[in-house]
Amino acid sequence: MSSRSANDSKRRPGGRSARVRQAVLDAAFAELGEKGYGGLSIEAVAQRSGVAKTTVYRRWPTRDELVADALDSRSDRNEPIPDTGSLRGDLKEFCEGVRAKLTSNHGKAMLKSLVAAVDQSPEIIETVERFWRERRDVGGQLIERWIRRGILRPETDADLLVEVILAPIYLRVLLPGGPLTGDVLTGFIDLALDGVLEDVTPRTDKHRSGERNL
Amino acid sequence: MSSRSANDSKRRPGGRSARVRQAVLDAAFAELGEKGYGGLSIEAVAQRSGVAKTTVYRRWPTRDELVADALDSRSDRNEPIPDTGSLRGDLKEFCEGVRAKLTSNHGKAMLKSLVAAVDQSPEIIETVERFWRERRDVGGQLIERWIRRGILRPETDADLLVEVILAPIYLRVLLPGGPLTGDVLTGFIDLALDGVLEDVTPRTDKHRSGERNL
Amino acid sequence: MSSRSANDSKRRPGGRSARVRQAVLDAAFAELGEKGYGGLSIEAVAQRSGVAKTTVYRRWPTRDELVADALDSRSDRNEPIPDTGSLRGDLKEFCEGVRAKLTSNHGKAMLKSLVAAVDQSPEIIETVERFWRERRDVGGQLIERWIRRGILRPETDADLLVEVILAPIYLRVLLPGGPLTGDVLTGFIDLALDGVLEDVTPRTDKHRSGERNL
Amino acid sequence: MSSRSANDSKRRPGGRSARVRQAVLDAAFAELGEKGYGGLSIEAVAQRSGVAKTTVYRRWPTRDELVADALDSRSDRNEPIPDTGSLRGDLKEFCEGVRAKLTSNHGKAMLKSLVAAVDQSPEIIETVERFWRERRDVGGQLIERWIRRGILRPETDADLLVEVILAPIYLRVLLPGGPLTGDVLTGFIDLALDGVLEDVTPRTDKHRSGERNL
DNA sequence: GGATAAGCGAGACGGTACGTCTCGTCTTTTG
DNA sequence: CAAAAGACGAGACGTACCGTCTCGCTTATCC
Repeated sequence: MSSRSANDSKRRPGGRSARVRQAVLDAAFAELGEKGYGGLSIEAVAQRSGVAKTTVYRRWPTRDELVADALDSRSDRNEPIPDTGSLRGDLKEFCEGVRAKLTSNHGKAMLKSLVAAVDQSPEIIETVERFWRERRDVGGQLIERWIRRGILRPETDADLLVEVILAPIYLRVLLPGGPLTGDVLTGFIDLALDGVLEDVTPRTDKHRSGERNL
Repeated sequence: MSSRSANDSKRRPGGRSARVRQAVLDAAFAELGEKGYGGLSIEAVAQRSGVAKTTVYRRWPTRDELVADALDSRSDRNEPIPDTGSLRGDLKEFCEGVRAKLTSNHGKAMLKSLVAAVDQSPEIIETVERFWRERRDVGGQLIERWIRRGILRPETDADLLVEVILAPIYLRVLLPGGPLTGDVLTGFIDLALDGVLEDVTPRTDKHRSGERNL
Repeated sequence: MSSRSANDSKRRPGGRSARVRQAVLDAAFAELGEKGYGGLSIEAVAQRSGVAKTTVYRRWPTRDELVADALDSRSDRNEPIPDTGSLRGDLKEFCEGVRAKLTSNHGKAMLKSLVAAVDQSPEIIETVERFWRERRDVGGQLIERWIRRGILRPETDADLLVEVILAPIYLRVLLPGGPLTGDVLTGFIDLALDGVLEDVTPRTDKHRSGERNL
Repeated sequence: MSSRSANDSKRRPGGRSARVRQAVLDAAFAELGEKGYGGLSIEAVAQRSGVAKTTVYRRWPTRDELVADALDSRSDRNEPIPDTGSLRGDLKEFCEGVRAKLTSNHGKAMLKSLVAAVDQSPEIIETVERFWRERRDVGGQLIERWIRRGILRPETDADLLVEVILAPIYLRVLLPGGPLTGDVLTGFIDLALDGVLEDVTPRTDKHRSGERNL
């Protein structure tokens, strides 16, 4: 994995290069967690990893590439898709997983790093997109399953649904917007599933609000 | 109001102090727009505003206070509440306004600044909360109106609804998540209003999913 | 003295600036003596003088300016003109003085520094020329005196004479050319004073060597 | 001869080793001419000669050895001894030759290299001495000839005379001391040949200055 | 209406980190 | 097995800002 890494398949998997590479990524990841993106200095990473500064620069010409690589080397792949037996239960578990990750020390640092670093380098953007795509894949499969079971309407836009449910969670991590209790998560889920309109209008009217001023 | 500013109501509104203050805030705001939060240097602000560096430090001991003050001095207050005659129209207009602000150069810089600066200083948190509260107030009043008109269910949580609709917009500004076209905004609104469940379950079952596995 | 120094007459003669300046020049001079021109690093000078590297750079933008200033701040001015009562005695004393200076640790380092640095910066050239001029002035006055006393021919070119006598001394310091004993110095002086031709030709023939193949 | 070179007579005169050796020396010599001793970097030499840096280091452990070898490989041997028919003419031609060499790009770089490198390694000292010895040999033979012809006094110290005449030339190359025109050279020669004393004292008094205060 | 205290400009200072350069060593691959 | 290729540790380079400080000068307020 980490298929974009600077010097993959260098010479030998266990050679000096590989050891150096791992030491630097570990140090960078740790520094990210402690100081955040803005506080990460190449100098500190080099020192922490016991590697010469020039070596860091040789492999990762910019800070962003290092950050992207460090985050990437730690990203969970193959996350399991919740299967609790109920739609709300699955979504709740999905959200809980996201919350757990994001509110951790590293998760928060990572998210903030991405925000700070985005639109600075394509590497970071790539990382963000992969990061985002993974969530959407898990959520998407989950939703597909409930569409097939007839609980969700067939025309449901899975990506949109995932986005609407997850966005408030992400945002509350990024900006001080109140705690992320289980109830709050349930609130997001219910709102997305049920909507808030008075239940008097046939679905077919949805986009023609007509005289009822929807 | 800027009620927190270091030396408000110093001597005279048109005195040297006031002029200096304004020049610095203008410069800081401009720099924020051009370089973003991470790229804002006190040195540059001082030079751009034609003010001695020491003067900046005297009034704004930390960079965050300066940023908060600069953002604050430009924030729109008294935003009008949309009134188009339809709920979806009002929400669309509301979202369009938010989008317009956030996707502007300054808006984006400002949002990123806030994210970067949060949990560093109480001043910033205060600014974020005021910033957020204003949106919620406008959205809240808008929603209250449509509850009173019987279009939205009385128990609707206005803050929650606003959060669910706006969060994806904010997030797409912060992370590279696709364009913010009018259709996308409509998608967010519709999902929040209508939900995505097959319309077969009475509302009262909402929290007891029962055998239908909602 | 040191009339070209970066920031003369800064604020106060005993202020922090002056102290810093002196500390740096002392350190630079010492480093020059120990490591020579090529081995002098700004970093080392800064550390040795207990001054921040940036401060050194602020006052002496280039290494050469620092070197020139350091050498300059130590150069003896107002050297006494020997007066032993005899021409050869005066010249011997003059040469002994030059030798003593040049063969000292610092003298040698300084001379080599000048050679290495010359044709790199005008500052250094200026220093070399002042350095050289001082010698020529002393020697020149000495020689003038003996011209007036009728021992040296009136048309004697003082500068030329000084150059011919001193050059071998300088060169033996710069290149490994044998020891500089008192006898060697006397040899240079005698040769310059007496010449080596068979003493059969009238002076007036000097530049018309004629049939005698001079 | 280059008898000191690291790996002389390695494989075969035309083998890879020899080709590499020559390429490196050529490149080093060229770099010396262009950048001078101080500006010569092993890295540049390696690149210029199309050879791996490690190869250079293997054969010439220090920069000085490389420089010495490069200079040595180009030094003129078997310089002709001038024979113009007059002493002054011979010396003039001799001096012109020296001047021509030293004021050339390579000559100057070489001389400065020697000064800079001396007392760093025995190899360099050896080179300097050979370099110096060659001059003295040529000058010495020239002078011997004119002693035999009765123009110069028999007790003339040839080495001393050569040194006194050449030293100012060398020095003017090393330090900014004015141009080296033909007249200046003639001045050095005349002074050394004729001396500058009023011509009233018998040679035998030379070292007993007596009442006339020589 | 002239002292007087503040705010201000100017800029030196000790620091930290930057990203680059060259050094000389060491390891790994190639011919 | 030696040359080639190039990663590595080391450390100086010169720059940019940081936040602190001292110093005179200019204000505008208060006596």
